[in-house]
Amino acid sequence: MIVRDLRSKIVGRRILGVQTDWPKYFRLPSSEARFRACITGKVITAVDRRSKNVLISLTGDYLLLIHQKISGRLLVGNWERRSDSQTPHSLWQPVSPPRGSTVPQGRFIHLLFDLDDGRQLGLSDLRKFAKALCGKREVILNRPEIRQLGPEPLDPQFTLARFKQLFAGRKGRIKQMLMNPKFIAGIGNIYSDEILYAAGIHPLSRLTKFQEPQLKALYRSIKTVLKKAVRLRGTGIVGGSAAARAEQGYDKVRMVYQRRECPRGHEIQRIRIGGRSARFCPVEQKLF
DNA sequence: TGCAGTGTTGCTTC
DNA sequence: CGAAGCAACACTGC
Repeated sequence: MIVRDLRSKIVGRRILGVQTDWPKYFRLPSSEARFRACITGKVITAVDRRSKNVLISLTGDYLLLIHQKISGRLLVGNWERRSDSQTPHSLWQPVSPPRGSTVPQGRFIHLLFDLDDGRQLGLSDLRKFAKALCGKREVILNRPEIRQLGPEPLDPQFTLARFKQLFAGRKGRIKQMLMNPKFIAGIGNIYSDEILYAAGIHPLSRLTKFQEPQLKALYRSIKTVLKKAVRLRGTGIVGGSAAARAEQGYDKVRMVYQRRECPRGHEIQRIRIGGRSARFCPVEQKLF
């Protein structure tokens, strides 16, 4: 769930309790009991985002950080313990809602926060890579995964001049740089492919070769692709059902990611860069 | 059927 | 220091 949706649903709510079937989520404090003690009874005062970290402000100057990683989705709804014993995906299943209302998505609920309005904040997370941290705001914000983050690409302060500065003295392939959160925050595999297609730049291009025209094209593409993605509420989860993906508008406008052909009919190529797969159009994306 | 592939980091090794 | 490789986990799709 997008942060702006989450904000409208959970700000002002008190957290009554925490349930999980995967205590490894709790990285700080690292024991389930201490995490529960840190969370319980506090009121949610704000929801923000830094890169892909969801930051939930709590009374008493505390912060709950949740990173959804690859397969996590934060949802608001109601879940109940499964009665069947055939241990499928998780211990919980969605409470069947009244006819006509929306079923909370997420078969893979592994973490639940009970809220004081009777609803729950649930983490659906097939691969269980997500993490949750609770602590004093200053402690959380000083952790390396937050402190070392690069600029937010949609921040108005992120100007072309600042973008150019990021290239100074750096080597490597552009695809890997775009996905490096210490370089720019919040660009993952899909959007890096889409940005590079929009800019007409080959993912293996070397940073040292970038001149003014490429820097400008890339900067503009970062802004336009990400703005469109936010407007269309993001992409669906990879591996999710087609129906679940269809609700995420960005799925309809992807140019290269998981497509056979680009919009001009050229066959998409796939290569591996730094352990990730990169999709691109070999005709329209030039190697620098 | 089996195995490559998967909105992401972060640790270890060289 | 940087880069590469891979682990965390479990399912989908070819």
